[in-house]
Amino acid sequence: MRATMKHVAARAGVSIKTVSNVVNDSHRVALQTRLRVQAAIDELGFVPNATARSLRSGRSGLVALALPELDAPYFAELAQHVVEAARDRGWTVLVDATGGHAEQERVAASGIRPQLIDGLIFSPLALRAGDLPDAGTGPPTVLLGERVTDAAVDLVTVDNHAVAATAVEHLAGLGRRRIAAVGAQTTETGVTARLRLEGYRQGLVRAGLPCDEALVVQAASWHRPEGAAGARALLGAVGGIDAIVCFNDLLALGVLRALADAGVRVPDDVAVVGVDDVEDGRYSRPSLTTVALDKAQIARTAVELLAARLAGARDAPPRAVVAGHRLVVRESTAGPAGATLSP
Amino acid sequence: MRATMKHVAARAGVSIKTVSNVVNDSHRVALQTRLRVQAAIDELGFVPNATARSLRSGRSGLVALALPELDAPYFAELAQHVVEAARDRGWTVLVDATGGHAEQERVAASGIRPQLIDGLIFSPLALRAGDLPDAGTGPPTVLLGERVTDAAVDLVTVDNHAVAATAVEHLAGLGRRRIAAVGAQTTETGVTARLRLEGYRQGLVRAGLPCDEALVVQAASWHRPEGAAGARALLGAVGGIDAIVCFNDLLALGVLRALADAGVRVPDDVAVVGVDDVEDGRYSRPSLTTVALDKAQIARTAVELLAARLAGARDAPPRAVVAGHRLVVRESTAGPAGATLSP
DNA sequence: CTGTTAGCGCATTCAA
DNA sequence: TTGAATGCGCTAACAG
Repeated sequence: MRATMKHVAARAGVSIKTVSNVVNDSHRVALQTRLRVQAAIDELGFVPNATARSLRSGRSGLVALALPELDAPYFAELAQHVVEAARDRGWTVLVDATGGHAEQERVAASGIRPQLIDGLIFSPLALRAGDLPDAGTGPPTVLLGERVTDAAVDLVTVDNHAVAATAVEHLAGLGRRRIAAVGAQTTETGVTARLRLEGYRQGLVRAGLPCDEALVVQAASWHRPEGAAGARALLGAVGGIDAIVCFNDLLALGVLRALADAGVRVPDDVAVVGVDDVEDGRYSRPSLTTVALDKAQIARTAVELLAARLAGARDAPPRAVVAGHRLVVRESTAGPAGATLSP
Repeated sequence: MRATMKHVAARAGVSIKTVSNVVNDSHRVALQTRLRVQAAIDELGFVPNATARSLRSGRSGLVALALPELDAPYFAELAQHVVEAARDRGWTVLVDATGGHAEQERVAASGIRPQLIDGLIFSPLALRAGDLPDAGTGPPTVLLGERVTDAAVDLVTVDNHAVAATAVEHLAGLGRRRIAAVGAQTTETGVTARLRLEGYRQGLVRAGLPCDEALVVQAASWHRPEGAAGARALLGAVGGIDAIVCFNDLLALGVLRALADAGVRVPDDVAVVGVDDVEDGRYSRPSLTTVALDKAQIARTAVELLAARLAGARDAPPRAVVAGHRLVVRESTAGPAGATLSP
């Protein structure tokens, strides 16, 4: 049987409240008493019960992180950053991998373990406006990605339009003329995909290049196999492309592999750019030029927004923060074949 | 203000107990009553408070997963599997990234959010025997990795000795004679590293090859940069190696990159094998031969062991399960340069 | 500075 | 089958 405050109080000959004060460092407790209580705590091996504390105080110190998947490098790195940022605030992270399925996302959004978590950091894939419960119902929520809802929730996003345009601009600047795109999505819910596609198109326009719809390849999900398939499709159906913009690094890594299998040289024949800057791309062959998203900033900001909302204004106007991005040039567009690593 | 059972009871004109019965499907409740209560629940949007339920029942439905890091592919994939296996049991996973630091691991081991989690799945890196609290103190625990403690906890492991020996055997079978190893660790706590090193040596002996200590390279941590550094060290200091066994895939991916940079052809000049079978290795160039660990089985088993312990015998004798491994041959040791993907 | 008294929301005794 | 009372372990008021 676990020791409770009652036991400690009895042992130390004080009241239960005094024990509480010692444990929580609240109020000033006389040194004498404090020492006696501390001794009792140590002897009994008392540890405060987080559940009871949570029930009483209304705070659990738990934040949920709902992501499509943990094993995609981008989300894995993001999760790592969130866990670290949360730890700095004394929070523990509860993770939910939704698989990007609308149903699971709905469950996540309406509050994992109701009333247990203090807040939710949520990166939806399939959810649309209206699918999120009203701000009043669930716990305070910070959305990662696009504003898929009109609910009054905080948001951390990146300028996906500019991200894709940056990639195109870079390629055009290198003299590439036939720039394909891999990762478009037809689904209504692929908001990020849509924005990156628009950015790609605008990049072409700005560079004075034509938009050839035949150069745009769909990818139902943004993983390596789809990237490889996309590259094969481009090689089979279209002639003479000299660059590919991939809507994330995983797609790009699949593209690199398929191009190599087909005997296409990168960057000599075709240049490739990704988005995200996951570690794999720094060690691939060739290493991958990418538009890096500031994952640490995204994570930190999400935690900060949540903290602010918990600290005070529950119904302050929602805030939206745009995290940074920057082009990282590596071998897949520019570097010499045997360049050293750019870590 | 959130609706509670009291509100629902008042609204439905029944007692709290009846509401509880309806919510938990316990006891038989008259259909009439059930419908009335259900209606009240829906109208008020009542959701049972997980914290209160947990305090009362002693069960939270939360299991903690403590890993060194979430952003290494092996752990990311493992975490994904654990989250899925836990979901199948109705559990939610709370993650802790310890960074492999002894202090943080000690915190994790002694129970994240004391009394809040029902169990712990723990993959220690730096912890040694005795660092784990007694079985009685913390929550039921399943250890992933080696038995670093004499505490009576369940264990899921792999035969690391055989894993490394398998890799060597494969290389020797291909006629490789000078087989190096990357990933040895001097630290007392690197139990996995020690076992794989022993397996490597035994593999050499069995193949009738000499053990040359100059061919063994240390790696403080098992990530790509250390792998690349290891390969450079081997190329610089030692001549004429024709194969490298890496103690995990991340090291191997670093090795592949460094070899390419040095103009060494894989597998023609040097063959490379890893351990884990993470997805990156299936798309690297060349694709990576590896000793695949059954991560899904590891995760599933861990969750099952925990479930068994929670279900009944808290002090049943601890069980140890050895998860499977198998050699997956790809281009880095055998395949032709332009082989198709082996997914 | 410390003790007493109430709950937090739920599930579980007991009665009825 | 349902209702009333009790307590899980803790903290927030208020007293003292």
